[in-house]
Order: sequence, then structure tokens, then C-alpha cells
Amino acid sequence: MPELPEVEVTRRSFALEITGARVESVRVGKPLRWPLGCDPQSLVGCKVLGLRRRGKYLLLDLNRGLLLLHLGMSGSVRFAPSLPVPGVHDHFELLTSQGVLRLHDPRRFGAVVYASGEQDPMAIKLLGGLGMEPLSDQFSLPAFLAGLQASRAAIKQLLLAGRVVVGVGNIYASEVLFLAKIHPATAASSIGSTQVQALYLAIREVLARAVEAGGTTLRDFSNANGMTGHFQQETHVYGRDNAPCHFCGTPIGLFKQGQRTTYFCPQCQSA
DNA sequence: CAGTGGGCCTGAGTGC
DNA sequence: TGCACTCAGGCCCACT
Repeated sequence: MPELPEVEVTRRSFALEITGARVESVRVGKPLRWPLGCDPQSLVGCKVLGLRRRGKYLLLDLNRGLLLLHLGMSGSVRFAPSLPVPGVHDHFELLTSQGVLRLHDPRRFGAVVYASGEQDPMAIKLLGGLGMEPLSDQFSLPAFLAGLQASRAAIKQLLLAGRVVVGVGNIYASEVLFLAKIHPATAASSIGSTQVQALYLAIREVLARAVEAGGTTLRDFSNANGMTGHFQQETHVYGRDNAPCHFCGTPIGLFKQGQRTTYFCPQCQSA
């Protein structure tokens, strides 16, 4: 499910409600991608100072350390004064003085990891290699250009790797490359500065627009209040193979890049 | 060293 | 209806 817009939509949907809450109990279900890294009971009594986002991670700041939440491919978070009895795919739950935080994740590619602080080795391992935040001032055109010039990988795969800029997953990578009229298999270092600028602008615009739209709900994404997104109604190429390109009418094509499906317009994005 | 591909899990959808 | 198979929004890590 979750690329940057979905994670940011999730964050916004309960950041204020959970801030200031005191953890009263913790429930863990089946193992997630990584172990929690602490005794769940040690979280009881912690106070929630705030909820931030870095890339596709949610950072729940506590008065003692922080929890890193990742939604993997199929994760979603709910936060409400109370929730129904946990189901088989609800693998982590914090009961707090202000509501119940629950992670639902059928495929269990997600994770909840405790770190004592941002210098904790686990925090560094997970967050240390992340690229620029695309919706922040940190994301600059010169730095983006330098990042692309340093890699001869295919641009789509470089975007997915998140080492240059974070948060662009499989859906949005196809979308931004379409808007910038760049073929997804183009070697990053060979893209001219004019097209790099178009890509830079497309990343900012598409991600910001997707956040406004409440994210993309393909199957099961919803925010912490259970509301779905509707950016899927605005995609130009993702999931539209054989449908006419919105700009030129050519049928949208698809191919595989590193096990992931890439959608593109063979006319608008001719290599 | 950079770049590619396997694997982690489960559920939904498709074709026979 | 049932079974086998493919595919899915991410990311670490072993390998080349």
C-alpha cells in the first residue's frame, strides 16, 4: 500500500489525537519484519510527544526513545477511542490514555521497532541511508541533479531505491516519469538537466497532490480514521495498460523492471 | 563498489 | 467448485 503520500496522510490523520497520550498497555501479535527490540511491557507508562514521518517510516516520539512504524506493502494504522476485537492480521497495538493505536498488516512486511533515540544503531540502520524528503526544502534541484548524475542505474529503479529521494514507490515512480516524459529505463546519469528539472517538479507536484487526495487506495489503504484515498482516480499510467494515453491516445504499455511492473506511454516517453 | 534479483508473507484474482 | 498459479503499494541482503 503505502508510499510517502499514504504514510503522510496516515500521520496527519492521528498525530494531534495521539500526542500527549500515555501508554497503558501493549499487545503484540505475530512477528513482523523485524523484532520490536524491547520488552513490550517497558513501553507502558511512556508518554507520546509527537508523530513525525521520515520517508515511509512513522516516528512515534516517546519521552523514552521512539517507535519506528513501517507499513510495508499491506500495512495500515488505525487510531480511535476504541476499536473492535483484534483480528488475525492486527499485529501490534498500543492502548493509550487517548485511544488505541493498531497496526493491521496481512502480509507482515511492515514493522514496529523501538529505538532509544535517533542515534540508536537500529534507527541508524533503518533511517541512515534515506535520501532527501521530497516535500521539504531539503529537496533541492542541484542535489537531485547530482544524485542522478552519480548513478547509471535505470531512473525508475533509482527512484524506488530511495537513496536520492525518499517516498517515491512503484505507483508514483511511473506517474512522475510520465509527467516528465522520461522513459523509465533511461540511465539516470544520461538524463539532461532540463528533463531532470521536469522530473524534480513532477515529484513535488504529484506527491503533494496525492497527499491532498488522501493517498491512493488500490485495495485496502485507509488512514487512521478508516478513510480511503482517491488519488487512484488521477493516475495517468499506473494500472492503465492498453488504455489510451491521456495526452496522445497511444495505448499505455507496461514492462518489468526488477520484479516490479512499470507503466509508461511508449509515445510520450520514447527513449 | 554499484547494481541486480531473491525472498519475506498473505490474499485476491485468473484460467483450467 | 477446486486447484495451481500469478501478482500486489517495500525493502534488506546476498550475490555478481
